[in-house]
Amino acid sequence: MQIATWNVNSIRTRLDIVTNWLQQNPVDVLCIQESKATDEQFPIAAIAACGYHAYISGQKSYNGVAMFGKQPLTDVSIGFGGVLSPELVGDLDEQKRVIAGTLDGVRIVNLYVPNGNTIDSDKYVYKLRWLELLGEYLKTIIASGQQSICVCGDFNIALEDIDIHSKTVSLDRVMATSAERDLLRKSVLDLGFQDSFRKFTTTGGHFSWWDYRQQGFERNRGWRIDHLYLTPDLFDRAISCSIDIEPRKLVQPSDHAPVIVEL
Amino acid sequence: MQIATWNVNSIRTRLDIVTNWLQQNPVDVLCIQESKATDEQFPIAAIAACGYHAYISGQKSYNGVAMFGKQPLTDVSIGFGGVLSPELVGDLDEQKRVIAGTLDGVRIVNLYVPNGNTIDSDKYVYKLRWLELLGEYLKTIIASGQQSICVCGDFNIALEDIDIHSKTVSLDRVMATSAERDLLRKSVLDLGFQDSFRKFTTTGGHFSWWDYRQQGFERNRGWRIDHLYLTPDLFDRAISCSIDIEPRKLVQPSDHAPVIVEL
DNA sequence: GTTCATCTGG
DNA sequence: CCAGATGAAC
Repeated sequence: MQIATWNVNSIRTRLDIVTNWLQQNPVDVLCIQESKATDEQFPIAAIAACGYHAYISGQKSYNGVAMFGKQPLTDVSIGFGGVLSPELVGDLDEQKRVIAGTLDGVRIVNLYVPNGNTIDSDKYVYKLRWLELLGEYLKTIIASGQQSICVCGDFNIALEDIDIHSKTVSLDRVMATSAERDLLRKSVLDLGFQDSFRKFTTTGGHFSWWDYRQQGFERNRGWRIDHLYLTPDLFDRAISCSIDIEPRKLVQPSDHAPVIVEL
Repeated sequence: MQIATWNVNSIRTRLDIVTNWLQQNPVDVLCIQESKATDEQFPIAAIAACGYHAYISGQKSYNGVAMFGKQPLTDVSIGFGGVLSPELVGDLDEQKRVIAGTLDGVRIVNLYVPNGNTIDSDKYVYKLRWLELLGEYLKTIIASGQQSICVCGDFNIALEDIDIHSKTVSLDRVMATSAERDLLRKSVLDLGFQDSFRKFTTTGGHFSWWDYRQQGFERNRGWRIDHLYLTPDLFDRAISCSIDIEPRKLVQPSDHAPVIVEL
């Protein structure tokens, strides 16, 4: 089974790139983030036309997540509220950042972790609160008896220093702060999840996002912030995990590249 | 000698369409309106690359006129102020709507007449004031001894009813009011200029502008508002005058088609 | 309907 | 640097 995650930065703008990629890379499930489309605007028909069932959670302009399955997904659940009580969720489902579905006994959780803007901003506080709740969300899924889980998406966090192009990048910059890394460890890794990419590649210099600005991609000034985390059974099963930088080379690309795990 | 006029509705957005057209239609002079670019933003290099000298008068966002010459133009003059005193011009050069240059003894005046919005608006008053001053401008050029003059551009006026797709179009709509038509006659035709298009075509159903909305072009709901007016000597010399609707059929076209006169 | 400026967000 | 929303202009 192949599962991919890709922040497409607008599904409408990137529709051709995404459908072409799916034709070349017929993964079983593609998890996308930043669809930037309401459910009405989402090009379901075009996704269906290339052989995928689409499950979407959109909002106007910002955020938005979706899952495309070659086979139907079951038990599709939207938001933290699909699992947690409204009291616990509070305002953290207002932005559409969470969708989950099951294929062949594998629970796939697709996340668009808040960016956080700058560490002195409200958005950074929101990101930390969101990551805290993510832990509760995943614990609840595990507690429900679900064994095989893939938690993937755009985490907007570089877990380790080698996931950043340069050691000179300030470590109190968003996506690199210890507060974010510690919360990612506490909310995901400490529950038993492992980073599938690191089963196969232990070196640095592998990135999934490059800033549009200052020719970040051409200069390979990237960050590895798109991850696929697996429960131990799936981590053992994993055959490969790789980043496909080809779509990042196209004209009008997303700033992110897709990451694919094969189980 | 071939002279063309074309409201391109943003030279930057239409750059490929315009340069392709120039390659197919190597007119001696192309007069454009609504360049919608400052002089800094104007793609002079791309125009030079297809063999044309560019003379520009731009402003930010709106209006803007330019002339492209296969040979250099001489005595290039910008605005009414190139000919009239500042006291006479007043505020009517704030918007960049006038540029002129000479080729082979022919004075070519390129105009972007104000649209006028609605007849109850300040913009309509501005349009009438502007047309009034245009008369003074042309009289001064004639008085200077210039004999052969081509006054062309987007006039935003349908001179006759047959220049509008439908007789049911209200004649108190901007571009069709008798106030505008009378001023156009007084400021241009009464000075001896003649509409070159009408030397060759006396029937209706020939248009140079179609509204983007309601599939105006597909339904041929057009207006002939882009004109080339000639002094008697040039009118006699004129061999042809035609509207090229081909570029209006392309994707992302200007809402105007080029009009070409051959002398 | 289309373009442009400005704004927000990344 | 890129994307979407909004508002103005045509």
